[in-house]
Amino acid sequence: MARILKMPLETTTRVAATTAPQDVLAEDAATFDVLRRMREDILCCVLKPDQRLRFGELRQRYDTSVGTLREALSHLVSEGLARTEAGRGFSVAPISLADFLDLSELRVYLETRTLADAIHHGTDAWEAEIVSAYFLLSKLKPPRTDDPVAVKREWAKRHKRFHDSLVATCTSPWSLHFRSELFDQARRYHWLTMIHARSRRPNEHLELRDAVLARDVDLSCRLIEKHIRTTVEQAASEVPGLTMDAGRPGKRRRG
Amino acid sequence: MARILKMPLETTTRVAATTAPQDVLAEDAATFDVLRRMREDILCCVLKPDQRLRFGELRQRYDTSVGTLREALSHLVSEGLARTEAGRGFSVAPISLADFLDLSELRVYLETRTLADAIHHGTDAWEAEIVSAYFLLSKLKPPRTDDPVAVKREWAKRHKRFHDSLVATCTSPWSLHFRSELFDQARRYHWLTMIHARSRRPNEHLELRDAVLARDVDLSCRLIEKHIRTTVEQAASEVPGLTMDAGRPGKRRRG
DNA sequence: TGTAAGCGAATTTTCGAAACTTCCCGAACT
DNA sequence: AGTTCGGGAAGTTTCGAAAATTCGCTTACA
Repeated sequence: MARILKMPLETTTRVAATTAPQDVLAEDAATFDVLRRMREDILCCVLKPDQRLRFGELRQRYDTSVGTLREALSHLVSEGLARTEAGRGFSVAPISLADFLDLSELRVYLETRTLADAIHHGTDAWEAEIVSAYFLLSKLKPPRTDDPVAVKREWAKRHKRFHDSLVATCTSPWSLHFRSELFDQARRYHWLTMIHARSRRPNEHLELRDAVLARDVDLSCRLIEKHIRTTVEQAASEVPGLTMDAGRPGKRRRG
Repeated sequence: MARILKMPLETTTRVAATTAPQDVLAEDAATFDVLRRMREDILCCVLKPDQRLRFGELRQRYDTSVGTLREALSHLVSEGLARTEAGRGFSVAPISLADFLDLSELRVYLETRTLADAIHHGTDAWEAEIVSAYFLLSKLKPPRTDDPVAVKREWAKRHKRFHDSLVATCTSPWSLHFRSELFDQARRYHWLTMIHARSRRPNEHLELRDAVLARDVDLSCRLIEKHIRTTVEQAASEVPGLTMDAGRPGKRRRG
């Protein structure tokens, strides 16, 4: 059996976060709340790629001031979920197959790296959280095209929690930070895939869970790699309009 | 330790740089200027690690409003150069040896990955820029402790330009993005090392330049890896007070 | 008919002040 | 002596409006 390190319970979920980069703006009440809601709206394509983000509409939608919006938008820009051009305001970051391929390649490295390290430093509490997160995920079937949005959102939430639980004991704050950013980026494409999904996939999460709990580093890494690559292939073949170019109609010409 | 997985870089097909993540907030005039100046001040430890960033002082120093400052600070937080706690405002991100070790490990991967890809896609213009950047760097000797700050800053600027030129033709926008963020993080530690440097190092940049221009991927990667690790070792042994913990001295009273 | 300039509306950017929270210090009480 | 409570100051967060800029439409002209 795998060797279980005895650690104080306190260090279960929070991993040696000594000098970790700060993923989140801090629970700054209003700003943080707006940021979270906007991020979710971009990830779930309520705010569509390349869509212009005017302050007038945003102010109405999120019921807040321009200053607060500006701060949240500024944060989204550094996460790569929004863009800004001097004098032209903000817009949702574009998507493209090239982008998805690129970020997925990096994801393969970061997910395997963090997962291997997490398995190495796994604890009982870590295993328990994985079991719990998988249980919650498995209670919902992967959503289909005609499922209501609320169901899709809940599934996406549990899906994220499961994957986060796998790497929770990784000891590299920077790896976790970048992994998290890329995972969120990928969520946009996952959402599109979910919307248009025709094919069904076998339960890769169960395999992954068992491999991780068995502390099989090689198998776990191979599974997560395959998991990522399969998703890319599925998106490439089943999401209409996901082309190699940025999908941005260069210059608007009249007519 | 931490063996580098040799990945098929070719799989990153021709990625048009169209969908690159936006490193920069955009040349938003005021905000961007303040952001750049603050970042430089943090990198060069004018604003010291863990230092509290009060709006009163900042407003005076950068001659701008709270709103603008807030936006710049918010951006620095997502870059990992600042922190914020609800209701307690902002502060400069702490430093520690653990942090430097962690980010350097990731840097080794990202620098080698981007460098290998850049060499594969190198052009004449790319080579020319490397030659030019190296020339400018070599005109200044690595600064010593007693050199004026302006000299140190200029050297740091040229040093960054040289390293940026090496990877300029890399086709992976996300890899470049994260490489850039980590390079800036490392600059804080480089600055500290420069301040306290006792030992001198051989001219690693010349070796690196020649290996890259010779399109020798393996040698180039080995050299950049050694370059990074040597810097870490030098900082660990020569920078006083750079310990493994977060180095956060609980309470700080102004004096 | 095509091009360029000009004007008005819409939008973004910047700012200073009001509202709110936290922190510090002294006084009263156990 | 130590602890708790309260008042005041310092600092942060949020907001709406003023200033600056861009965009689209109309008009003038070759």
